[in-house]
Amino acid sequence: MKRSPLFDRVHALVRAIPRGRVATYGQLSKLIGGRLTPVGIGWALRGCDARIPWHRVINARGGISTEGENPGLQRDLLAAEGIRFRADDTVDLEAYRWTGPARPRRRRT
DNA sequence: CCATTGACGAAGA
DNA sequence: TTCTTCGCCAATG
Repeated sequence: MKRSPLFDRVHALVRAIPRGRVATYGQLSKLIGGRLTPVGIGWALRGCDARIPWHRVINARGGISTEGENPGLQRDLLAAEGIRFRADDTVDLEAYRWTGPARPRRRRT
C-alpha cells in the first residue's frame, strides 16, 4: 500500500474513531476536506494496515459494504464493540455515528 | 497519457 | 417511495 498523504490522513482519521462508534465514507470524506470522495476513502482502506479499525467505517445507509469477501466479518467486529444491528442489518447512525476527531460538542469554558 | 473502476453520496425524475 | 445519473479523487491497465 502506497502511503500517500491523503491515505495517511484517512488512516489517521479512521484510527481516531472511538470504539463502539462508526463513521460513514461520506463523513470521512468531508472531514478530510473533500479532497477524497467517499469512493476514495474506500480506496484508502482497501489495503490498509491491520492496526486500522476499518470495520468502523460503513456506508451512509448504516450498512456494510465489505461483504464481498468476508460476509458478516465487519458486522461481527462491530457487534463485538457493542454496536447493535437493526433487523435490516444496518446500524443506527443517529445513535452510533462518530461526530468527529475533536467535535466541539460542548464548550466547557 | 487516456479510459475504466472502485469498501459512495446526493439530487432529480 | 424507488431507480437512475452525475460527481469526485486516486489507482490500474
